[in-house]
Amino acid sequence: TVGRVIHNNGYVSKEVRERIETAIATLGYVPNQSARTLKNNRSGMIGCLVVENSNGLYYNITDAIIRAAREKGYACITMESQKRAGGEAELIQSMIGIHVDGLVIVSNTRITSEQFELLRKFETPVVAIERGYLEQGVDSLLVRDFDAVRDAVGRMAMRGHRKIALIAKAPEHEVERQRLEGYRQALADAGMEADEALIRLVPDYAVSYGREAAEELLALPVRPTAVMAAADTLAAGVLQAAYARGLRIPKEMSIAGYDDVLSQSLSPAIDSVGLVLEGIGDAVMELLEQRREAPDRPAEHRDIRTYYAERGTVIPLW
Amino acid sequence: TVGRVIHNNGYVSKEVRERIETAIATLGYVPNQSARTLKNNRSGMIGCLVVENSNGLYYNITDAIIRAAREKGYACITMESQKRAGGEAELIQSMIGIHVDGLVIVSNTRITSEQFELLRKFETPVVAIERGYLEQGVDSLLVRDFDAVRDAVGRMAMRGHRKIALIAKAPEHEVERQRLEGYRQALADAGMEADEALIRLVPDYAVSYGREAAEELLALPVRPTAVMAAADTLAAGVLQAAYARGLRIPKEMSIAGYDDVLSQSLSPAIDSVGLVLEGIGDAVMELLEQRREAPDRPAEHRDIRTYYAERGTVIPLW
DNA sequence: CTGAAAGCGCTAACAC
DNA sequence: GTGTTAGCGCTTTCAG
Repeated sequence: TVGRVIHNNGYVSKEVRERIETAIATLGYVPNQSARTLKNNRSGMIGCLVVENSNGLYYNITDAIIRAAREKGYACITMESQKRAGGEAELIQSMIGIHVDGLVIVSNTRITSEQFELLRKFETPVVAIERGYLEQGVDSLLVRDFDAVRDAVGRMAMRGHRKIALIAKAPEHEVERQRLEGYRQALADAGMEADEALIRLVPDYAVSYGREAAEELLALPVRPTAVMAAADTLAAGVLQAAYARGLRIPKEMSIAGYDDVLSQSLSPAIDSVGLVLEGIGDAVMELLEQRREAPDRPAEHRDIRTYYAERGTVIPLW
Repeated sequence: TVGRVIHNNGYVSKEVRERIETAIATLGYVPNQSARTLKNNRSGMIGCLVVENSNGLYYNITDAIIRAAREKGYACITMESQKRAGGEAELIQSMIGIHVDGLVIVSNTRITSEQFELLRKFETPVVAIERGYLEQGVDSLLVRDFDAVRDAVGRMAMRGHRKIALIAKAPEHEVERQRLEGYRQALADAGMEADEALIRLVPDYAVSYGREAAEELLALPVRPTAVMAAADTLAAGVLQAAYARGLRIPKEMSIAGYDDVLSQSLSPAIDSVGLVLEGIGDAVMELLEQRREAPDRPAEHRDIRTYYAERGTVIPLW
């Protein structure tokens, strides 16, 4: 009978219902989630697998997921995979043991097909963000990095820039390749040829790499008039190098960043490409839901849209 | 018998043990965590209650906790309390329902004594970070903001600065009060009196507030020679104002920030006070453990140490 | 050394 | 309308 009032179904007389409700309140009764999970095969938890941070962006994404999940009554359980170590297998096992109702894989984790196999076996819906596991038939939310960089660099070209440098992470995953190719494409669009001397590929997104790359660029006999940084952290390094040299931005050099996570805080605040985070939490929940209902439908891939935040650091050359 | 091999206790013949182990591997058996929790009253989960972000710092803290928890075999379940709404009650109920083995409260949430009551009833160990709930007898990890700001401002005074401005968030919680008082104390230490015109209290940690405050300071008939910003975001705003005016940092004005989360990325990279995050995850786990073993011991309060990152933006006045 | 069984708290189906 | 009960998967104790 108590069950009936808690679940609000079945007939319970008003009087008894009230008596039970006051009892619940005074005793401070809280239902035991584990018992529920055991019974229902639904834990009310969403797993979130992220790579050990580097970029503040991932936090914003996890945030969005946590919030959307909560809205739908789910709690979020976050695990971090060490960037170098691997060890994803263990985390996935934990997630399965916890019986998460959905697993969100944020960014470049290295999940093997065995692990996807296991997840499938336990009927755990999975959504990948930023990195698609296409061959695994995993639903995903992907960023059109290629288009975003192409557009950003295109804006520079449109403003008359011809010597446009790129500072980006050396391609390791698809993301980085896309950004690099977007840059090349933008140049091609403008009928220019890429000058390899203006392309600086760095090992990581550390600010210091951006600074070093910029120092090299600024030391060139003919300096670039614009720099596209494939991450705000790299752009921050460029600004440091420029500041040290007394080079005024944007008057003496245009610049744009990527991620829009640091760019408003820099001096000056710079143009940057950002992800439209609004709605991504909901999209994730929606995909998980769909996958639960129809485990065998073909994988769905949605775009995470980008925006270009204009802050006046890409100016016409003339 | 299967149980015995999984838990590695009791006697099992070699042959049977092997047979079971291969079965586990080939079948892809993963123990059901909910059933375990139900039986053992230990969920293997740590709850993490954070306030909806503003400051990248909290992420670093959650990170540290997630990592330390994992190391001890715990998973972390993160919930965000909306900054304005309240709604902590519901989150705490969820945490209790999940049967978390410990709850970490990061920063300024508004937990009421009723909720602490409930947590106590369910014997959930609690640790508060950054904000202490002293009256509730909750273990905590606290930052000595007073000392840290006093020290930072003291460094400015020691370098001959007399007109030292402060930009800080208007006191709402203890943290902000401490930072403000640390500033006043440092001036007193140096035998100076605070000039209220040099103290700018802003409503929030937004970069724009820092910028506006700095613009006011720079417009004063006699400009400050040094600015202490009670957050890196505010310092970022100061740098923007300075950059717009062509004021060179640190040559024409010294500056230091707080949190050391943005400061390395700014132009120039600035001095900043940071938290020693190393070991805080372990400290949290240790306090939770202790509290579980001895629920009635008096509350323990530990310090989170701070460091001063010197990057050359506080220079001698002469 | 190994099998059997009770019971954790909840839900849903079934009896009254 | 309301009480009763089986069983989710695991652990642990007790028999064999």
